[in-house]
Amino acid sequence: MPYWLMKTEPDAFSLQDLQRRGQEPWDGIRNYQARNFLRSMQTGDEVFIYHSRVPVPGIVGTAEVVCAAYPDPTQFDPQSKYYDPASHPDRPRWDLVEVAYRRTFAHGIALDILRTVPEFSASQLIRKGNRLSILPITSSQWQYVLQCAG
DNA sequence: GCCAACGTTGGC
DNA sequence: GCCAACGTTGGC
Repeated sequence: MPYWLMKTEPDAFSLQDLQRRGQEPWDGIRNYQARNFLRSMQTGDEVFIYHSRVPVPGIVGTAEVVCAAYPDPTQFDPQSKYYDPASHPDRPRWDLVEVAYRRTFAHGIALDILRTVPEFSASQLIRKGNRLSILPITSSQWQYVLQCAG
């Protein structure tokens, strides 16, 4: 599966922040389904960046996986808000991937729009109560959004 | 800021 | 193994 969507709250870390940094370890994922998706990501996979908890949630741009999954160091750091005392270094529970900034869409694609698009009708993204922060994207979904984004 | 929906935890 | 309680996510 070469396409993914990753959510972020721009108040905490935005696509613009990623653009400034160039590349970033996507840490803090603490959900097993999302972690399993992380583990199946490969270098070169393409990623939609989605802004949540904003007035108009939606897809705002793209990134690329530049480093495959490895153990998220924040799980072992007692100072981190992502610290997981139940995880042990010999058997890490949580992973991260590193992503690099690729582009910012001239026109973001709002969740409201995605709800009306047949390509997304089966996507977990538009399901009520969906809390999955990383999810797979089909090639037709990827192409649809790129076309809309201009 | 509210709260529905969901995942996780822990008592039993 | 059930399920109530709790914490978190994320649209609104």
